[in-house]
Amino acid sequence: MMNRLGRDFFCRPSIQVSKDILGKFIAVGENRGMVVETEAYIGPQDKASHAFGGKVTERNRVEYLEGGFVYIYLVYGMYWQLNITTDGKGYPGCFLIRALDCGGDIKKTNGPGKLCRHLGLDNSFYGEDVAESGRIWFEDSRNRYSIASSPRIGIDYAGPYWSRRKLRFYIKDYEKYLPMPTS
DNA sequence: GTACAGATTGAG
DNA sequence: TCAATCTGTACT
Repeated sequence: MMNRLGRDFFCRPSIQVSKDILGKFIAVGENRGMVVETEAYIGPQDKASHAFGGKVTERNRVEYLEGGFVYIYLVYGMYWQLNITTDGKGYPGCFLIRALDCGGDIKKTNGPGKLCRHLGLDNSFYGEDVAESGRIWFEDSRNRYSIASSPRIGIDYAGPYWSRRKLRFYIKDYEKYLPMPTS
């Protein structure tokens, strides 16, 4: 019996949502996966966020919607990155989904670009409402896991404070499958 | 208009 | 170590 996560779950601060979504499930069509790694992008003050300084572009405009909308974009010209908006309308918070456990080979879904490829996610999902959509949503779970945190990946350009802040969250049991900071 | 870096990945 | 290859930004 599925219990879909609704609007209220996502309309909270991104750090909170990034942690609470761990161990819960994403559904895309027939595919299911447990969320095991996320990163929070907390808002206009976050130098690593596309919305730093309140910037609005054609790409990031959906970030300013209330929580629960898909913000998906292309990096390096090749890989899609799946984010879900958080917070209230007008405040550009979101979280990035970096790894899933889909029950098969974890190596196929242990990166933000990989999991989008596995689930067939692309720009056609841009702006989709995960609280209402018939093709992408999240399901609740009572499972409880031990959560760990680290600096976010690939954002060294954000300066010492924002690149070091521990805004990446993951289920500790999956640590061995996930990239770890070099130092 | 040009140049270049980026929330990555897999091959060499 | 490096290239694939699209978007946004900072220039000319």
